[in-house]
Amino acid sequence: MAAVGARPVLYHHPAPAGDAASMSSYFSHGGSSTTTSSASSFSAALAPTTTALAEQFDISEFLFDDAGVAGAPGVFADGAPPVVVSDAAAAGGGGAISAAAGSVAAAAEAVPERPRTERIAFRTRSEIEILDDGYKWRKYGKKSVKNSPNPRNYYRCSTEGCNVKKRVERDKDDPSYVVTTYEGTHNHVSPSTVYYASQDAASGRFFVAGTQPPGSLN
DNA sequence: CGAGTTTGACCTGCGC
DNA sequence: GCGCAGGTCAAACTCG
Repeated sequence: MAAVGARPVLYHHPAPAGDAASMSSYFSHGGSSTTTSSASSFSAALAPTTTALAEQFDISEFLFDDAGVAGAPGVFADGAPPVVVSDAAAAGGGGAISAAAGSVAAAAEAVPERPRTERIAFRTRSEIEILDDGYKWRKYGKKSVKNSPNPRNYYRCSTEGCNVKKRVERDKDDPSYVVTTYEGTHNHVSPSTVYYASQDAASGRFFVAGTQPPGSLN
């Protein structure tokens, strides 16, 4: 797994209060290499769309990309944390990412490789649990987890042939935060309107670059 | 009636 | 081997 340097850069522009539909969010693919799908799956999975939740959408912490590394929060396969640029996070709960990166990277080196399942988790401040990322999810399970008063919900992408899963649970320390974990890579573009979707030539995967027409980003 | 949700049961991995 | 906890299945149910 070489050249994993593609680090996703996430820009988040909070919507004006009461006007969620005007929110624009886009993701840029922070590198030329897509030999690993971490960045592309991240982009495809997380593009928030224009729904009522937008004003609450606040990506504050990137927890981990599994990448076959158990217990290595907040890091991609190369040990570099994703770059999160969020206007809202700047005013809110961001900042834990870079602090965690160093120790995490060290931990990653010590863990032997195992078959990777692309997993990516992040914490958002949201009143609702189901962040509309543009994909259609079907709930298939709910489970109470130990050491947490909040149940964990299990969702699968309902698009035929796509077996991406996500887990959603409220942060046990701060219920105002929702921890979402995506697992797998979508093999299709978002069912919602996608204005800039690209397909990686090497992997064939799609990743969403934006969900708003270019003119609306201003 | 079809799609999605709920929820108890079942399966599996892991630590002791 | 056993028990626990997390993850998944599937039948019943709800809703549009």
